[in-house]
Amino acid sequence: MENYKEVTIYDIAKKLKISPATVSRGLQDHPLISPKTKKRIFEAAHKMGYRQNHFARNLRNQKTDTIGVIVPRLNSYFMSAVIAGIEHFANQRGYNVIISQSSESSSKEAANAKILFNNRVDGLLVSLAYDTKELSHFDSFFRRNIPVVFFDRVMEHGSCSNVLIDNAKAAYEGTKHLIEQGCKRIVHITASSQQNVYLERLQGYKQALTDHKIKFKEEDVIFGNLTMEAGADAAETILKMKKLPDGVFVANDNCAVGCMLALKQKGIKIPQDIAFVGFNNDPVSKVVEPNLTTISYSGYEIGEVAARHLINHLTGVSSIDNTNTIVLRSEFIIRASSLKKKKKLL
Amino acid sequence: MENYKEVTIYDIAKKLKISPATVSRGLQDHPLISPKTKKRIFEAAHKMGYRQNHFARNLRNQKTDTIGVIVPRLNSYFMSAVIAGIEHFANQRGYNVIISQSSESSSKEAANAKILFNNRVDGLLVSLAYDTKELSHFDSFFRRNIPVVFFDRVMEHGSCSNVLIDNAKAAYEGTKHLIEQGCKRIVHITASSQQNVYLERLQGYKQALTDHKIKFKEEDVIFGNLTMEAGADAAETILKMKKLPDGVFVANDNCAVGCMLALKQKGIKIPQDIAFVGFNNDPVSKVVEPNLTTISYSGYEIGEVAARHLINHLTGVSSIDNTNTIVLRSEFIIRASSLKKKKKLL
DNA sequence: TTGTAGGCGTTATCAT
DNA sequence: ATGATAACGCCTACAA
Repeated sequence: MENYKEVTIYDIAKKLKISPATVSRGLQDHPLISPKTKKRIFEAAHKMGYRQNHFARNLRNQKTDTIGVIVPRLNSYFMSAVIAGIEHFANQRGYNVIISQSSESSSKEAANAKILFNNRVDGLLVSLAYDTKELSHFDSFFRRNIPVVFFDRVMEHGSCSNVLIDNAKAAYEGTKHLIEQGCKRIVHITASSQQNVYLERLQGYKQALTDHKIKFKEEDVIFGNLTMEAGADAAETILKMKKLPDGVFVANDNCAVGCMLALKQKGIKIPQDIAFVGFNNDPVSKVVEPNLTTISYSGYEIGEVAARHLINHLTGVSSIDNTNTIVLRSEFIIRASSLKKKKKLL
Repeated sequence: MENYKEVTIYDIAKKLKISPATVSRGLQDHPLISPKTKKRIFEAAHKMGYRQNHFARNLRNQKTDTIGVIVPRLNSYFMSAVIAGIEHFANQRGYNVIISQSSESSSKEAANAKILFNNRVDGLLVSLAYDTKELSHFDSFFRRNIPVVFFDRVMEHGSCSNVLIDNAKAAYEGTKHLIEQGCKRIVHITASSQQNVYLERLQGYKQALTDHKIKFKEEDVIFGNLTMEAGADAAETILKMKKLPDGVFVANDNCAVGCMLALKQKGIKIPQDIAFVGFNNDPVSKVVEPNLTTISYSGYEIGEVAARHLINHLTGVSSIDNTNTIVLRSEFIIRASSLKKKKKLL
């Protein structure tokens, strides 16, 4: 048992006194092989414990039926759902999935890309790290025409597709809601990052202010890394302001929660003194008190759509152009943290 | 550019007018190749855009330098940390990592195991799904002596190592703490699962009761799937009890939080009416009010230790027996949710 | 309907 | 110090 010898199609062939080619074809359910022979082959294969050698097969076929995934972090419900969505679609279409995390670091992202490249993935699904500013670490893919699809945290690139939501619109809606609740001065907390998601959320926030005759001020935007700790830091910044804002729109729920907790500890009343809107519909938004108003979008759907787009491209099924932006819908969820006007709290 | 041709060692050899064997050796930094030749080879390889073909290499070498990981879910801080720990150690030792999630389903776990097996991983790291009751889906690994290391959610098996914490002791400590705070009747909420982690936590809970002359009662254990929703369900169950308990020990933080929120909504005061202790030190434990007392253990460390153990085994470095249980330490973190006696709240 | 044979890119053994 | 060559296991064009 120590030296387990792998069974090959040659072994099966010998046993069955037929040629390896027939075995190979039989195993692939080739139409020209007689049903009887096929049956014998399958039975022998099963009995002998045969397993296909992926390496030999991939070496021969020059493809792997595997897609690579790079995400910033694997620690959120959102990402878990994205990956479930990817796996679901990919597996159903006969593809394997290799997952890796960049830990929000552009260099780790590049390292992962290289590993996946060397593993000869047929295509790549990527959500970019905080500090990724350009896409040159994917050049090896572009050069070889290996399709790359970005999702959520995306970047424009001639030969790639993007799957995402309308962040500007969602942010606009969140900010507008705060204004409608009576907020006169709204602070925005976001990432010090050039990622589309943050730029667009900022832009939607600005637009909502402008459209409602509120002057946008640079100093009302607080930058950080959007962790809970960053939220607490932002609370410090807010408390030092000459005049306190009466609304805060945060680019993610975690950070919003961190900020809310820190402010509450200083005696600020939410939403009476300061109303909050977050982003992502993270489970924590239903734990914090008051519950956090937020923007919800389906990770599962993003994952599924991104995988479908990639695989359709791979198999030539797609009737869609190479370059493409797919915008999925998001949903605004109103909870108590933003309801200044007395209504029933949700 | 459409048909990018891969560069092989033959191409390099031809260009340099040397043999492919020399190129292969040069690329591997073989000691017998002259430094000058090596330099020429490396330069040519770089210039020509050579990349090693893993398939050919693996086919030839019969190993992949890759380890597979199967976890129940990728949505917790804990698992993200575990994976970071695994990747850190593995990459440093020249191994790649393939990650997959079972979504708490034993059959998905089996499917993933099969995929990883077919990908010829050199070893496997597994944290078991809720409903996994036996290990026959890893038989193909056992049969071929491919090492499997279980972590956190483990199961005894003759040829595997386990990396985990002392769950019984941690649960004992949590329960004892509640008793010391004056709790006379403590409910335990846990998973309806045969996993060691839950059995041992239950056992630690029982032992603490017994040691403090509190009679254990079957009906004080509530089973569920440990989600937030399950916590809310458990709250229902608790509220229906003839006499309310004054303490609850929950096998994970998420579920504890769900339970706390539901009870609070019904007017129960925490910790005055019912004190809470959770498990895992999930970030949410610091969001819920009052903050949740919990047991903390390092996912990063578990990942690192598990990976080290596996890879040492793989490379023959290990002086440790085949079968082995590695117990890491955990830490009890006291927060307001369990402090019935007046002290400063943490 | 089945068989023969060459090649996918590497590495290791043996020879030089 | 370097070269020739066989082998890893599979697939497929071509032959029968």
